[in-house]
Amino acid sequence: MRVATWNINGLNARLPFVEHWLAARQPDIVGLQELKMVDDKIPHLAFEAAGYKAVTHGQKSWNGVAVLSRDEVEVLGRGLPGQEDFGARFLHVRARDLDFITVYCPNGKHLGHDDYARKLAWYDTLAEHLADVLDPARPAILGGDFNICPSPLDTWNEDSNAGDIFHTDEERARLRRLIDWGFTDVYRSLHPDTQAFSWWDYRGGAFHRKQGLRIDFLLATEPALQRVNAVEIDRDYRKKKDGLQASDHAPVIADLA
DNA sequence: ATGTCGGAATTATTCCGA
Repeated sequence: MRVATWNINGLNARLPFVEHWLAARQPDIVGLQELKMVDDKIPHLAFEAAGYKAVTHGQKSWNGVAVLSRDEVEVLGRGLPGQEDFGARFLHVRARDLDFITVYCPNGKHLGHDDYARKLAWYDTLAEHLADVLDPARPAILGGDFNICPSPLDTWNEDSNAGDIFHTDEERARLRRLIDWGFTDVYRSLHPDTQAFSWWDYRGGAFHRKQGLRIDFLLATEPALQRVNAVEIDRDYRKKKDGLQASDHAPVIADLA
Protein backbone atom coordinates (compact mmCIF):
# COMPACT_ATOMS: atom_id res chain seq x y z
CA MET A 1 0.00 0.00 0.00
CA ARG A 2 1.50 3.28 -1.12
CA VAL A 3 0.56 6.36 0.96
CA ALA A 4 1.56 9.95 0.32
CA THR A 5 1.16 13.57 1.32
CA TRP A 6 1.59 16.62 -0.88
CA ASN A 7 0.92 20.33 -0.61
CA ILE A 8 -0.02 21.12 -4.20
CA ASN A 9 -0.40 24.93 -3.87
CA GLY A 10 -3.68 25.36 -5.73
CA LEU A 11 -5.64 22.54 -7.34
CA ASN A 12 -6.92 24.69 -10.20
CA ALA A 13 -3.37 25.59 -11.23
CA ARG A 14 -1.93 22.15 -10.44
CA LEU A 15 -4.44 19.57 -11.74
CA PRO A 16 -2.48 18.46 -14.86
CA PHE A 17 0.68 18.23 -12.76
CA VAL A 18 -1.12 16.15 -10.11
CA GLU A 19 -2.50 13.84 -12.81
CA HIS A 20 1.04 13.43 -14.16
CA TRP A 21 2.29 12.44 -10.70
CA LEU A 22 -0.59 10.04 -9.97
CA ALA A 23 0.10 8.20 -13.23
CA ALA A 24 3.84 8.01 -12.51
CA ARG A 25 3.78 7.07 -8.82
CA GLN A 26 0.50 5.14 -8.53
CA PRO A 27 -0.23 5.87 -4.85
CA ASP A 28 -3.14 4.11 -3.15
CA ILE A 29 -4.07 6.95 -0.81
CA VAL A 30 -2.90 10.57 -0.85
CA GLY A 31 -3.49 13.55 1.40
CA LEU A 32 -3.42 16.86 -0.47
CA GLN A 33 -3.14 20.32 1.07
CA GLU A 34 -3.73 23.88 -0.13
CA LEU A 35 -6.46 23.10 -2.64
CA LYS A 36 -7.56 26.77 -2.60
CA MET A 37 -10.89 25.56 -3.97
CA VAL A 38 -14.48 25.17 -2.77
CA ASP A 39 -15.95 21.65 -2.66
CA ASP A 40 -18.36 22.41 -5.53
CA LYS A 41 -15.45 22.99 -7.94
CA ILE A 42 -13.47 19.81 -7.22
CA PRO A 43 -12.70 18.00 -10.54
CA HIS A 44 -14.12 14.64 -9.48
CA LEU A 45 -14.33 13.38 -13.07
CA ALA A 46 -10.62 13.98 -13.63
CA PHE A 47 -9.74 12.15 -10.42
CA GLU A 48 -12.06 9.26 -11.29
CA ALA A 49 -10.47 9.02 -14.73
CA ALA A 50 -7.11 8.68 -12.95
CA GLY A 51 -8.55 5.92 -10.75
CA TYR A 52 -9.28 7.85 -7.54
CA LYS A 53 -12.20 8.88 -5.40
CA ALA A 54 -11.75 12.31 -3.86
CA VAL A 55 -13.00 13.34 -0.43
CA THR A 56 -12.49 17.03 0.24
CA HIS A 57 -12.75 19.75 2.83
CA GLY A 58 -12.41 22.81 0.66
CA GLN A 59 -12.46 26.58 1.01
CA LYS A 60 -12.42 29.53 -1.35
CA SER A 61 -8.96 31.00 -2.13
CA TRP A 62 -6.99 29.50 0.74
CA ASN A 63 -6.28 26.26 2.60
CA GLY A 64 -8.40 23.22 1.77
CA VAL A 65 -7.46 19.53 2.11
CA ALA A 66 -8.38 16.33 0.29
CA VAL A 67 -7.88 12.59 0.38
CA LEU A 68 -7.59 10.75 -2.93
CA SER A 69 -8.05 7.01 -2.60
CA ARG A 70 -8.30 4.02 -4.92
CA ASP A 71 -10.69 2.34 -2.49
CA GLU A 72 -13.78 3.83 -0.86
CA VAL A 73 -13.01 5.54 2.43
CA GLU A 74 -15.23 6.40 5.37
CA VAL A 75 -15.15 10.08 6.39
CA LEU A 76 -14.65 10.41 10.15
CA GLY A 77 -14.01 14.14 10.44
CA ARG A 78 -14.05 17.29 8.29
CA GLY A 79 -12.41 20.23 10.03
CA LEU A 80 -10.60 20.35 13.38
CA PRO A 81 -13.32 20.75 16.03
CA GLY A 82 -13.02 24.13 17.76
CA GLN A 83 -10.61 25.52 15.13
CA GLU A 84 -12.87 25.75 12.10
CA ASP A 85 -12.52 29.54 11.85
CA PHE A 86 -8.78 29.13 11.15
CA GLY A 87 -9.51 27.55 7.76
CA ALA A 88 -10.17 24.14 6.19
CA ARG A 89 -7.10 22.27 7.41
CA PHE A 90 -8.13 18.85 8.71
CA LEU A 91 -9.64 15.73 7.15
CA HIS A 92 -9.86 12.31 8.81
CA VAL A 93 -10.88 9.17 6.94
CA ARG A 94 -10.63 5.45 7.49
CA ALA A 95 -9.36 3.18 4.74
CA ARG A 96 -9.90 -0.45 5.73
CA ASP A 97 -8.17 -0.72 9.14
CA LEU A 98 -6.04 2.41 8.66
CA ASP A 99 -6.93 5.82 10.06
CA PHE A 100 -5.61 8.38 7.57
CA ILE A 101 -5.58 12.05 8.51
CA THR A 102 -4.35 14.93 6.39
CA VAL A 103 -3.54 18.35 7.84
CA TYR A 104 -2.51 21.74 6.56
CA CYS A 105 -1.10 23.23 9.73
CA PRO A 106 -1.12 27.04 10.06
CA ASN A 107 1.93 28.90 8.77
CA GLY A 108 2.08 31.44 11.60
CA LYS A 109 3.65 34.16 9.39
CA HIS A 110 6.11 35.56 11.95
CA LEU A 111 6.55 35.61 15.72
CA GLY A 112 4.96 39.03 16.16
CA HIS A 113 1.79 38.11 14.24
CA ASP A 114 -1.46 36.97 15.86
CA ASP A 115 -1.34 33.90 13.61
CA TYR A 116 1.76 32.65 15.44
CA ALA A 117 -0.07 32.31 18.76
CA ARG A 118 -3.06 30.88 16.92
CA LYS A 119 -0.74 28.33 15.25
CA LEU A 120 0.45 27.10 18.65
CA ALA A 121 -3.15 26.92 19.90
CA TRP A 122 -4.23 25.07 16.75
CA TYR A 123 -1.53 22.47 17.41
CA ASP A 124 -2.70 22.08 21.02
CA THR A 125 -6.24 21.45 19.76
CA LEU A 126 -4.92 18.96 17.19
CA ALA A 127 -3.04 16.96 19.84
CA GLU A 128 -6.07 16.91 22.13
CA HIS A 129 -8.45 15.90 19.35
CA LEU A 130 -6.25 13.11 18.04
CA ALA A 131 -5.79 11.75 21.56
CA ASP A 132 -9.59 11.66 21.81
CA VAL A 133 -10.28 9.88 18.51
CA LEU A 134 -7.17 7.73 17.89
CA ASP A 135 -5.43 4.91 19.72
CA PRO A 136 -1.61 4.72 19.44
CA ALA A 137 -1.94 0.92 19.48
CA ARG A 138 -3.94 0.98 16.23
CA PRO A 139 -2.60 1.77 12.72
CA ALA A 140 -2.87 5.45 11.81
CA ILE A 141 -1.06 7.83 9.47
CA LEU A 142 -1.08 11.58 10.06
CA GLY A 143 0.31 13.30 6.97
CA GLY A 144 0.52 16.86 5.84
CA ASP A 145 2.25 20.20 5.72
CA PHE A 146 3.21 20.87 9.34
CA ASN A 147 4.98 24.20 8.75
CA ILE A 148 7.56 23.30 11.41
CA CYS A 149 11.21 22.23 11.03
CA PRO A 150 11.64 19.51 13.66
CA SER A 151 15.41 19.84 14.08
CA PRO A 152 18.50 21.63 12.76
CA LEU A 153 19.02 18.79 10.28
CA ASP A 154 15.68 19.69 8.66
CA THR A 155 16.57 23.25 7.67
CA TRP A 156 19.05 24.58 5.13
CA ASN A 157 20.43 27.05 7.68
CA GLU A 158 19.72 26.60 11.35
CA ASP A 159 22.22 29.31 12.25
CA SER A 160 20.36 32.06 10.42
CA ASN A 161 16.86 30.67 11.00
CA ALA A 162 16.97 29.52 14.64
CA GLY A 163 14.27 31.25 16.62
CA ASP A 164 12.42 32.42 13.52
CA ILE A 165 9.13 31.04 12.24
CA PHE A 166 9.18 27.24 11.69
CA HIS A 167 12.29 27.07 13.88
CA THR A 168 11.14 28.02 17.40
CA ASP A 169 11.30 25.90 20.54
CA GLU A 170 7.57 26.50 21.02
CA GLU A 171 6.72 25.05 17.61
CA ARG A 172 9.12 22.13 18.04
CA ALA A 173 7.50 21.37 21.39
CA ARG A 174 4.09 21.14 19.64
CA LEU A 175 5.47 18.59 17.20
CA ARG A 176 7.13 16.69 20.03
CA ARG A 177 3.78 16.41 21.80
CA LEU A 178 2.46 14.41 18.83
CA ILE A 179 5.58 12.23 18.89
CA ASP A 180 5.32 11.70 22.65
CA TRP A 181 1.69 10.62 22.21
CA GLY A 182 2.72 7.83 19.86
CA PHE A 183 3.52 9.09 16.38
CA THR A 184 6.85 8.56 14.64
CA ASP A 185 8.22 10.74 11.84
CA VAL A 186 8.51 8.00 9.21
CA TYR A 187 11.13 9.70 7.02
CA ARG A 188 13.43 10.53 9.93
CA SER A 189 12.97 7.05 11.40
CA LEU A 190 14.18 5.35 8.21
CA HIS A 191 16.74 8.02 7.29
CA PRO A 192 18.14 9.19 10.65
CA ASP A 193 21.06 11.20 9.28
CA THR A 194 19.95 12.38 5.83
CA GLN A 195 19.35 16.05 5.20
CA ALA A 196 16.38 16.22 2.87
CA PHE A 197 13.88 18.99 2.23
CA SER A 198 10.23 18.94 1.18
CA TRP A 199 9.72 22.66 0.52
CA TRP A 200 11.73 25.31 -1.31
CA ASP A 201 10.69 28.94 -1.78
CA TYR A 202 9.83 29.86 -5.36
CA ARG A 203 11.93 32.99 -4.94
CA GLY A 204 15.63 33.44 -5.44
CA GLY A 205 16.41 30.08 -6.98
CA ALA A 206 16.07 28.41 -3.58
CA PHE A 207 15.61 24.94 -5.08
CA HIS A 208 18.82 25.04 -7.07
CA ARG A 209 20.65 26.65 -4.16
CA LYS A 210 19.52 23.77 -1.93
CA GLN A 211 17.84 26.25 0.42
CA GLY A 212 14.88 24.24 1.61
CA LEU A 213 13.08 22.98 4.68
CA ARG A 214 11.65 19.61 5.67
CA ILE A 215 8.18 20.54 6.87
CA ASP A 216 5.98 17.87 5.22
CA PHE A 217 5.72 14.57 7.07
CA LEU A 218 4.05 11.24 7.28
CA LEU A 219 3.67 10.43 10.98
CA ALA A 220 2.74 6.86 11.87
CA THR A 221 1.60 5.05 14.99
CA GLU A 222 3.69 2.03 15.91
CA PRO A 223 1.47 -0.58 14.17
CA ALA A 224 1.56 1.48 10.96
CA LEU A 225 5.30 2.14 11.26
CA GLN A 226 5.94 -1.60 11.50
CA ARG A 227 4.41 -1.99 8.05
CA VAL A 228 6.61 0.65 6.37
CA ASN A 229 9.11 -0.75 3.88
CA ALA A 230 10.34 2.51 2.38
CA VAL A 231 9.81 6.28 2.48
CA GLU A 232 11.13 8.99 0.19
CA ILE A 233 10.66 12.65 -0.58
CA ASP A 234 9.75 12.87 -4.26
CA ARG A 235 12.12 15.72 -5.07
CA ASP A 236 11.80 15.13 -8.82
CA TYR A 237 8.23 16.46 -8.65
CA ARG A 238 9.42 19.79 -7.29
CA LYS A 239 10.72 20.36 -10.84
CA LYS A 240 8.72 21.39 -13.89
CA LYS A 241 7.20 18.47 -15.80
CA ASP A 242 6.40 18.79 -19.51
CA GLY A 243 6.39 22.56 -19.08
CA LEU A 244 3.94 22.40 -16.16
CA GLN A 245 4.82 24.48 -13.10
CA ALA A 246 5.47 22.52 -9.88
CA SER A 247 4.19 23.25 -6.41
CA ASP A 248 6.70 24.73 -3.98
CA HIS A 249 6.38 21.44 -2.01
CA ALA A 250 7.51 17.94 -3.00
CA PRO A 251 5.38 14.87 -2.22
CA VAL A 252 6.37 12.47 0.56
CA ILE A 253 5.69 8.81 -0.27
CA ALA A 254 5.78 5.69 1.90
CA ASP A 255 5.28 2.05 0.96
CA LEU A 256 3.51 -0.13 3.54
CA ALA A 257 3.18 -3.88 3.60
C1' DA B 1 15.98 43.09 -6.40
C1' DT B 2 11.65 42.62 -1.16
C1' DG B 3 14.17 38.28 -6.82
C1' DT B 4 8.04 33.76 -7.46
C1' DC B 5 3.96 31.79 -7.50
C1' DG B 6 -1.55 31.34 -7.03
C1' DG B 7 -5.78 33.56 -6.32
C1' DA B 8 -9.01 37.50 -6.13
C1' DA B 9 -10.53 41.97 -6.83
C1' DT B 10 -11.02 44.29 -10.83
C1' DT B 11 -10.38 44.74 -15.93
C1' DA B 12 -3.76 44.81 -16.75
C1' DT B 13 -2.73 46.11 -12.23
C1' DT B 14 -2.53 45.71 -7.38
C1' DC B 15 -3.02 43.18 -3.08
C1' DC B 16 -2.35 39.23 -0.06
C1' DG B 17 -0.52 34.90 1.58
C1' DA B 18 2.98 31.60 1.38
